[in-house]
Amino acid sequence: MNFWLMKSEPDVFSIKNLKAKNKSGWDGVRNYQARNFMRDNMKLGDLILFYHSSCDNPGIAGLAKISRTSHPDPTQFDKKSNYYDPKATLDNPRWFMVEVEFVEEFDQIISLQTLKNIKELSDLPVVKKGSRLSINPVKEKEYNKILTLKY
DNA sequence: GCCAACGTTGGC
DNA sequence: GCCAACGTTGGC
Repeated sequence: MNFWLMKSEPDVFSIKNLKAKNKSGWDGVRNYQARNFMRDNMKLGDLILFYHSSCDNPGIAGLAKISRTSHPDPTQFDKKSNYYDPKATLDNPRWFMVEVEFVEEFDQIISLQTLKNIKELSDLPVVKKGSRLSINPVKEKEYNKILTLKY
């Protein structure tokens, strides 16, 4: 069992959107490091901290879990998609995604500022300046610490 | 809107 | 393989 933090802009896809759909493909990731985590390291049932980024109140908004492991991201083949990649082919896909399932929406977002104030979370990439990677592994200790911050 | 901190691209 | 230019992310 692994633990992850996945960022999403709530204007594009929020924890409420996931709650409404129950399950959703995590498409549109176009960064090799993040892709590799999805393709090589994510296992069925892994737990995800759902992080809201680029918004008024950035922070962890809830929990999800992996409900389907790596498969090609169909948006790379779709010319009408913002995520279209002309270098990707059906025979040799470049981008992969997982499917995530809703677990929980927190009553209140655990804000980035709150996370920054916890000494045990100082290694979390998201609290560091200039951290842009949208998918990050989280240690079990960190995950458990974060759950204690729920209201 | 600003800007620091990256990641990617492409000429050489 | 180097590196300048460019594009993107994301907090503020």
